[in-house]
Amino acid sequence: MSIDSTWGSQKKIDGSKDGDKPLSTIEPGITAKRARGLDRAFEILDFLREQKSPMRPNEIAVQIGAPRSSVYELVNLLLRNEVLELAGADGRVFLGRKLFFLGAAYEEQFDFTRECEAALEMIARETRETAQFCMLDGNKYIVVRMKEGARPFRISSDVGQSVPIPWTASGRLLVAHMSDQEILDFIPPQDFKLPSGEWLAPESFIAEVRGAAVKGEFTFDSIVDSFTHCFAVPVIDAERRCVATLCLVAPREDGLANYRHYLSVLKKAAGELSGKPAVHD
Amino acid sequence: MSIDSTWGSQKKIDGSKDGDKPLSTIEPGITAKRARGLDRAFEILDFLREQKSPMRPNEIAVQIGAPRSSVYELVNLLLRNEVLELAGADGRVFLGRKLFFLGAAYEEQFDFTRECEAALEMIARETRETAQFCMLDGNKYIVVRMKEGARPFRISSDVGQSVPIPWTASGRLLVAHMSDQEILDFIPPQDFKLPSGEWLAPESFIAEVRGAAVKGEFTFDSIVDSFTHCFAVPVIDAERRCVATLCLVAPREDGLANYRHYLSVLKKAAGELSGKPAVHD
DNA sequence: TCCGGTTGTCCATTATAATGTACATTTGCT
DNA sequence: AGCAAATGTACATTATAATGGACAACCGGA
Repeated sequence: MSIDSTWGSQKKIDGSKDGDKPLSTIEPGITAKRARGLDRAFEILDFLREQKSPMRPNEIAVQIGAPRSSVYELVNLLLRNEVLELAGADGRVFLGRKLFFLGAAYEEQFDFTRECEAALEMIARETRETAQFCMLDGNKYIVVRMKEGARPFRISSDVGQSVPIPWTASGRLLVAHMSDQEILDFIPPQDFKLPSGEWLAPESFIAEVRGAAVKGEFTFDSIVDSFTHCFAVPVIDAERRCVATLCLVAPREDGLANYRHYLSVLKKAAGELSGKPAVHD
Repeated sequence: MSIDSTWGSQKKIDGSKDGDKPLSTIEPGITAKRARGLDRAFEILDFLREQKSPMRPNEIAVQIGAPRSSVYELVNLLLRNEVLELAGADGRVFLGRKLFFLGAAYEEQFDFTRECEAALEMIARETRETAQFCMLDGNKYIVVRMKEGARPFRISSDVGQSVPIPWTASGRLLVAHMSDQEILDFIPPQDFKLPSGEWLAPESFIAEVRGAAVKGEFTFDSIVDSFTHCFAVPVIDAERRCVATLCLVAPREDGLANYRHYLSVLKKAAGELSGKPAVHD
């Protein structure tokens, strides 16, 4: 089987729009590399997702640091395919219908959604806290679904928002299948800088990852705010990899008071989900 | 303002995977055109959506009639971007997470979903029939959401399935903003061939389109099966264009017996949705 | 076992896509 | 109004992406 040799090697995710802007030249004498259309295209799409609002092609070009002419051409191509749509005034564009349809097809195939919703429902009912279903998007952490608890306070991250992996409890679980080196290559260095300004030592992070993998859980006082405690447990696929997490965000006193109960509820829900997120046929 | 001149002209949708396969040469002496990577990429994605199951790159190449080497390269690029994912055994690939996230972002921006769900709920409650929310996907008709009625019988089309526009009641409404010529250019000629094998005269179709636009409704005995009557009404956006339809699929006797009632329920729901499917900010 | 069909890999060739640049047009300020 | 900045368009250049093929590995029957 040749998958491992070639397919595997290509699976490496490049940090995309993090450090590899089209700098004219890194070393003098080396001509600047041309970006590939497809990569640029998805860079544009991701950028629009982050912005959450329609933008002009020119604006996009400037902000992602890509040549204007290239962006205009790509935007037109994407419009033709209904991957982008004219939205708002002034020729602003945003994500298009095609993406909605493709996303729906993905969801149907790996339909964790339904079960996921039920799991969050259950957790929220049993704990009255805010429950989330999280995954990796490239080298970031992302909240896929959320069920607000009885007293919803300001949550660190909204659904669909990309957040550095080290900032989150779930992050410890989501990279557990990687080797130390892979983890270091995978997470952009600047993501170890916490919102407080402090730097988290990568070794400490990795130690937490290993610990979390053994216990099948990770909890800590949130790094992002100063008043919540976060609980995360892994959702495991058929190949025993952590493909997602269920997590709970609770006020600190509350979280500590119900520590064992909350964890057991999470684990029960995760157990029901685990093994499911696989292909239908 | 330059939007109209250039952006407008580019908005034309090419019939994509319908008649423009990479034929080696149309006229002898004209070199075969190379397909653009981006177009091929979305051709692959659309193909996977239709198949609804993971496929091998080679298989994809053969079926969409694209060079193998090209497909392999694109598939690898898409895997790198998590637009495709390895799924199933043997290096089969399917739509990836990235698409799910992008689709979710689209949905959040134009969130007809919530209101749409409510509308379908209401229709299903009032009529006990199967209700659908439909749109155009390129030059095809597609069911976006569906709420099965009290006695769900075999529905013509599943959610997410592409169907020729002329086969559907909604199709009459969805192309109403186009000129006669635009309609003819837009709909692939072979789509006027009905499932029965008969051909629908394009002029008749256009006449029905115009009639439907005036009345703000279209109903007929289904072309796809022999026992249902279909009702469709337009959902109008801020620019007074039909961007979607609400429709009802009922057993024929039943549909005729409640004709006025069903239509009024549909129109009430569509009225509440109309104007909504616009950008948030 | 052998053999045809399928699948994945590799590479040279050349059509063309991504880019830089210059120009045109609009917008927002003063 | 008048100017600067922002935005859209057009085009030539060249790095490279899409392609066709040749090869190797694998599979499923006779």
